[in-house]
Amino acid sequence: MKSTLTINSANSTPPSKGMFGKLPVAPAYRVVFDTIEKLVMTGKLKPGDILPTETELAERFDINRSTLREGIRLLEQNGLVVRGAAKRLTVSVPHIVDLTSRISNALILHDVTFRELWETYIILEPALAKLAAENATEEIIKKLEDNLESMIACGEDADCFNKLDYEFHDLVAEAACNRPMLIARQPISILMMPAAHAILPRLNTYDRVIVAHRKILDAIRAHDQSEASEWMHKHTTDFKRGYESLGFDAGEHLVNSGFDATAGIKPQA
Amino acid sequence: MKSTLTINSANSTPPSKGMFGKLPVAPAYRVVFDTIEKLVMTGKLKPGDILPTETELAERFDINRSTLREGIRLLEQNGLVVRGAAKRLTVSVPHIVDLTSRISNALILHDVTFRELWETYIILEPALAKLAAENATEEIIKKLEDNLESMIACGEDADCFNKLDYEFHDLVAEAACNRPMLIARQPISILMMPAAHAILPRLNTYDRVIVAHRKILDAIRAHDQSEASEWMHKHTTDFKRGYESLGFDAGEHLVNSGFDATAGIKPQA
DNA sequence: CGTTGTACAATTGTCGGACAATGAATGGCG
DNA sequence: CGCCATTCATTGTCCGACAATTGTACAACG
Repeated sequence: MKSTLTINSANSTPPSKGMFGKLPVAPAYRVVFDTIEKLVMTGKLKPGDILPTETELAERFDINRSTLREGIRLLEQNGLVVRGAAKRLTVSVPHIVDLTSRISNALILHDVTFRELWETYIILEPALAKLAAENATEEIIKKLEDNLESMIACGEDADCFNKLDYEFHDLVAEAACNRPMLIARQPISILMMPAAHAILPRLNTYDRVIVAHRKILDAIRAHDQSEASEWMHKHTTDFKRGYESLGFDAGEHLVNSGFDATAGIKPQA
Repeated sequence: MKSTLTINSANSTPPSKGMFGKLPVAPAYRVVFDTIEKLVMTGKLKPGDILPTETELAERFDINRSTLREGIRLLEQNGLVVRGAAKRLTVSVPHIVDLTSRISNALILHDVTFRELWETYIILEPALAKLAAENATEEIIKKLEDNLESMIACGEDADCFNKLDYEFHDLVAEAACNRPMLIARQPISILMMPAAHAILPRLNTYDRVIVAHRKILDAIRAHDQSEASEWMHKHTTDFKRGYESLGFDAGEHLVNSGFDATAGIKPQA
């Protein structure tokens, strides 16, 4: 009765050659994952719902607890379940930060080039600024103002400046109230951060950055979409010029560029 | 000797109260994941490398095979390892399709609105068309031409038409040679597919679509970036008008919209 | 020589049972 | 009523085991 799970019924004739593309013989732990994932995706399990205990789940699926656990790990890594305060498994929605850091990792492993990052960044940032001018709430405008003030205050402190610059652009993106674009932007932002850290201090662009940020903030506050977009465009191309003027090659792969591309990822270990 | 893993050395004095915010006592299987992930990310393990067998890995980490397996599942779900033909674990790079379907899932669970999808789509598509005009290879231009011909040939067959329309935009995106943008676009495209399927047949826009596709293709072939971008912009806004003219509300959440948003995801089960 | 078939070894997927540690619940005590 | 100890449930981990599958080595065959 310990038959290593028989999903597909009797295939006496083994498909010997290609053209028979690996028919789906799913291990039990994968079936567990697929099943519960489907339950979540179809809304039969809603975020916040508490799953039964491992022993009970294993009993219901009629598999061993060890096997079930392997399935749970898949769900966990997908962000579909988390261990709630009470250690019980709780249905959840994947947090964006998990997604974005994984996208970053994938891009690194795929040897993404700076050219690609730039092309994307220069599209997304003005678009997000435009949306921010349309959708920004008072609350986030306040945060942007605070950020600008802090940036002026931190003077020549490069670390402080970089951190606030990063935060400013993050806030603008958040202000846009568009999650697909937010998710698209975040990995780019993460991957370019080391570059920004290397470049900004070497250029005397502190003033230019602050002016640009102020213009962008003003435009957002005034709900002037095209102004916000244009200034963000100027701002990013400014940055790109600085990058190129220091002799970096945009065609280079991240891993070869001398920046530690893995430095920024995994903000929450 | 069966001490439930002691990552953090001797804490004889248990931090009884708050202010010591739960120091990271990671379960062993998570440590396995983190360790191997780091090895891959830092290049010490390269894609294609074959990992030792489970028993050997378990011995090296000095943990039980069951525990190790749970760690393996995390890696597997992350796309960092796959079971190669020989069943041995092989280091790999996460495939974009895995990423994009997870992003789609996440967006669905986050109740993304059509407004957000539209805003993003209308930004990305023209930008990708522009890049395609810059970077498209002869090979992919050929594919686009084939696609256009097929579309003309399939006449009033709505299913055929939709499929080819989807494929056309996919090809344009691929022609752009920009993976970050490709990854950003794919989930949007997947999530909007059901809408497209519902809308296109109800509008007599077959001709308009074909004209637009031809203009875009011509522009790409001629490396005319602004023309490609502009026609793609017209094309997408055209689609949006059709969408709105049928009385759909862009502010609606996907799950409430009547489209089966989960239909398109998981292309490879 | 290449192909086919077979026996053997290695490896994975699965199982059952077990226990320490940890947090939750409960009930007694001041 | 609030605080503390005990009980209990649950997870993380371990051990040992086995069927099924697959790789490999080698023999038989054309």
